[in-house]
Amino acid sequence: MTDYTQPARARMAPSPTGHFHLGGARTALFNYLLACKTGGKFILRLEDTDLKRTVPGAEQEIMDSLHWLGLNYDEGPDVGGPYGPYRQTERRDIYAQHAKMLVDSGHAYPCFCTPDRLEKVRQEQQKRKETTHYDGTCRKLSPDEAARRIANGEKHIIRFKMPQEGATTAHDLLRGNIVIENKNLDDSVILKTDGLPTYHLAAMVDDHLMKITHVFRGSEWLGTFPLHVNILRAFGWDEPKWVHLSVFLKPSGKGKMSKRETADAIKDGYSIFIKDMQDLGFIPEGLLNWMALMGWGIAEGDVLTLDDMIEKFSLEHLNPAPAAINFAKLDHFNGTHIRLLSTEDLAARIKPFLTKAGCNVDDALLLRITPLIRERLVTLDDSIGFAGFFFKETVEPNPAELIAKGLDAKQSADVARKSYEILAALPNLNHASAEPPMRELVEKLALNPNQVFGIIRVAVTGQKISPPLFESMEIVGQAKVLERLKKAIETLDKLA
RNA sequence: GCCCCCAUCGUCUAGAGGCCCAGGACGCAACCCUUUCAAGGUUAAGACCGGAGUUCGAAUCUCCGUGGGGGCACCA
Repeated sequence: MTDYTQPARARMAPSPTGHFHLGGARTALFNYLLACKTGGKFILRLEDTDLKRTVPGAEQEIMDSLHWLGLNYDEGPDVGGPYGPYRQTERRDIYAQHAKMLVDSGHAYPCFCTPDRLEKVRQEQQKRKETTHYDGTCRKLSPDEAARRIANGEKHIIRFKMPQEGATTAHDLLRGNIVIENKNLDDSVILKTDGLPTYHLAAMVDDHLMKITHVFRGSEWLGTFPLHVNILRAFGWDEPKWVHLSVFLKPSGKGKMSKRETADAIKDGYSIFIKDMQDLGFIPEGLLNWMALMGWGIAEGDVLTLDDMIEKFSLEHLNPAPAAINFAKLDHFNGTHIRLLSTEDLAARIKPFLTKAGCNVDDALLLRITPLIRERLVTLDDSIGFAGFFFKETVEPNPAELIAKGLDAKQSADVARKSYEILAALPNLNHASAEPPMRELVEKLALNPNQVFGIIRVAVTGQKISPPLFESMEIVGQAKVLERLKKAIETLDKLA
């Protein structure tokens, strides 16, 4: 149905007003997938026309997150391109010029109403339980009078003149034709007192000038969709293909993520902000796979790399219904993609987390440890719990944990002592040399492996849960193993 | 209040009139493997929002309810 042979120009147009989040990332992903699939271009454009809401650093965070995710854009504020500038505040003359074109052609008009008056009008309409809308005062002004007031230096904005009769039909690739009675439409502001445009003007002008062929955006834009097509038509421009993506709901499925839920999520080790996800130890591959499948269905085989997604991507499989966020599924995809990484790659990604946790990481050592912990990791951050003890001189086991199930302190000390003798007698402690004699010991003492190995595990690693014991001991090294065992025996003796 | 969008297991979804007493994935439960924790393997439970149509036949089409979501700014 959709033609993927024509190179698409798809754009991601965020406003730098806060942290870059999941919804934005998924919008970027779908734009990126379409661009790649068609051999087209992916463009980043910063919609920074709201000076009051612009947050310092937000712009950089957007670009950093996009790069980190691997969603690299062909054109953008920092990389340039043939249709720049890609920052809307640097294009203000273009918008003023286009607003004037609309006024001249009778599709827009200057409005002198003050915010105070507009607020009063709104309140009265609410009181009468009417839909709030601009009352059209300045729409009725004659061009001459408007020109005179402007010449007088009166402050004004530009409003788009929406048709009042009939209906507007806008076409969305996922939802088909959307028909709205024009009487329900409002005369929106397109140019503000500060001379900057609102989204409605800026985005339409830029999409046209930048030759955008497909617009993927959140469904929160559906309300202003008819406005946008009317603006395009007023200019006499062709429309891009529109796709309004579903929104994400909080995990309960009730409403969008609020500040409250966002704060709760981070306590649980999750976030909706990409930067946080990175710090939490999620990897781009896992994150991308997870977000792609929220609102996009694949029949079977849902572990996907970015290349797989490009290959399988299709507009027909996008789902217009809102999707609840499911962090458990993110864990699954993240773990799965971690296991897909090469040892070298995974080690390199784990290193910063260990370093940050205070471990003095030796690369060669880390390379030996990585295969041991790989299948246990859900996030990179989990590596600290599994591998931290390898990088410590000494460990501090909880004395109670040194006592095996079914045994008392004295018996446990005895087991530890016998183990010590066996391990000390080995010319070279490694997995192959240590396991057979230790298994013999288990038999001889008529205990189960769990009991014996459990004591050694806690003594050597300092924790009840660890990577496989014999491999771990081999890496820790005979000297340290014996030293730690000796200390454990002393602890147990004191308890006995 | 008004406008718009949406509706399959708890969640994400496959399904485009007969291939469906509805398939996959996550989660959950059981079992296997096992030195812990994982990973892996096998099995189980679990859904077409309701009602009218259309049709020989509907999860799939139409209408009406209901439910959910989004929007109604000199924000995007």
